[in-house]
Amino acid sequence: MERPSSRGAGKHEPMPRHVTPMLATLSTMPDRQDDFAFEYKWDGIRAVFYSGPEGWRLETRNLKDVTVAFPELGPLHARLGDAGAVLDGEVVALDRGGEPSFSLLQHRLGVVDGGSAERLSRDIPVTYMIFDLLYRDGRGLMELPYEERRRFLEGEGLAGSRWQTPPSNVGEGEAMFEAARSNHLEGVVAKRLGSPYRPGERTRDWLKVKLVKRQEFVLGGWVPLSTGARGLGAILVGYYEDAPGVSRGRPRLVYAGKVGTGFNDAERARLEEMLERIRRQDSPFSEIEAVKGAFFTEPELVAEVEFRGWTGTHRLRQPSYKGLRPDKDASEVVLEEEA
DNA sequence: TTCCGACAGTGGGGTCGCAAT
DNA sequence: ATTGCGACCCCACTATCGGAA
Repeated sequence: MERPSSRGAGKHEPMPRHVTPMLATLSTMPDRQDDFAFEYKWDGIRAVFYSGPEGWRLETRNLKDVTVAFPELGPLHARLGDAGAVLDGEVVALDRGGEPSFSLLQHRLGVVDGGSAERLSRDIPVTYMIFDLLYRDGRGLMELPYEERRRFLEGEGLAGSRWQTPPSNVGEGEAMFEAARSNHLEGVVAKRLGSPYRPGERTRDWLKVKLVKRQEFVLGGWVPLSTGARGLGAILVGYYEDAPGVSRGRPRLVYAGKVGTGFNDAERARLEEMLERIRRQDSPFSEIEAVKGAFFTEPELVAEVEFRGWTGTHRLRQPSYKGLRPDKDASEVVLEEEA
């Protein structure tokens, strides 16, 4: 097995105590795909794994120690040995269908402040998806180009029941993206060949290309800015759905969540003015929503919204406003089919 | 001069624990 | 017992400002 330390008698560097992960810039698919290696983007928690003679540690993007929440990664320390290693990757929780589920993973984090890790680790299995090797056997690797770090990482042969080294393919962006779509992953990350690991930086050497959903929603109200200042902070949106049971012909407006980004100050003011004109007392949504501080409106306006999926409680995940759709009739806004 | 990248600040959805109600 | 809040996690986006081009 090839190890970084096998490259001659390098001087010994101490293992870094903390590494703030390198970040990716949101992008569309890069034009020159041959300049990049493509990996899957995992919907989980970014985590750096430190392994040394004293034991192991797992830290989040903000250097928070989450070791106690993921006891099943202990054997990875044994697997790496005492020589010292720093890995970068993503902790992912898999649902019953074997697909990554961020909402499941969220339950695990509560363990950090003192909870039952044992019960949770049985109920919600996680896998550490390892995609970079930053330090090994007394040698820092962050200055090395991507391909070399990747070669060393693959040389470690890290594939177990609780950790994996997912694939990296040079120049296969579109194929990877379509594979991500069919496997219900978040998208892909393009990593520029030849680029070093720049801790804490968000550059265009790493590009995340995400699968997005986009459709129209009916505006049914808004909430003001939370900062006390007057002004619209977010809009409440929903869609029409036939009422269950025999009482057909009377669609109900199903609440889908709030959208609080995507508009600039001018659009923010314009929306507030338009909504103020059609204000009404009661909620137009079928369920009584406990949205505190909300103003409600007649369900007349239609907005285009981009989002990344639905949460466990059927709310829009990561929604952003793309503009009004005056050409659309609010009463015709229904949930669109999954792609 | 203009443009771009980093940063702060706004917003979304969620979990948990704990203090205030 | 319930509610609200902060601290975490994932994030999208706008506004601003200083340095690079």
